[in-house]
Amino acid sequence: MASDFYQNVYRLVKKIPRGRVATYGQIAAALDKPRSARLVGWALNVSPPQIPWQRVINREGMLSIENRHATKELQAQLLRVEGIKVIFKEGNFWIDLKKYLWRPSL
DNA sequence: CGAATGACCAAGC
DNA sequence: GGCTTGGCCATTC
Repeated sequence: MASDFYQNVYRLVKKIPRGRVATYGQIAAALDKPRSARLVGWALNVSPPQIPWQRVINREGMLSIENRHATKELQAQLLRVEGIKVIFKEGNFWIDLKKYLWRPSL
């Protein structure tokens, strides 16, 4: 069942500007639950359409997705369309967080 | 209802 | 300084 936490996740993810990315822990912290980064991932896993889930990545700037609804390749492709430079290394896709990380405070 | 799981993170070795 | 281990907490079995 989708709790308010989920709705907050979706609302916040929608605020991520085009061409920027955020981390799971960052989203969780912004929702006042810094220990619930995994739940953010779970929320995105069952996210409705029109949610820019591809802009949420892990702390290291790596795309660690591998499920049915979405693949790393798809995410990398979507991010490239937004103008983000995605690097393929060691079987995974990486992003320069220093350059593309979104800061909610701004 | 107890135990396992996961689109994560931080600390420890 | 790179790899392993535990802790998170809602969801699933």
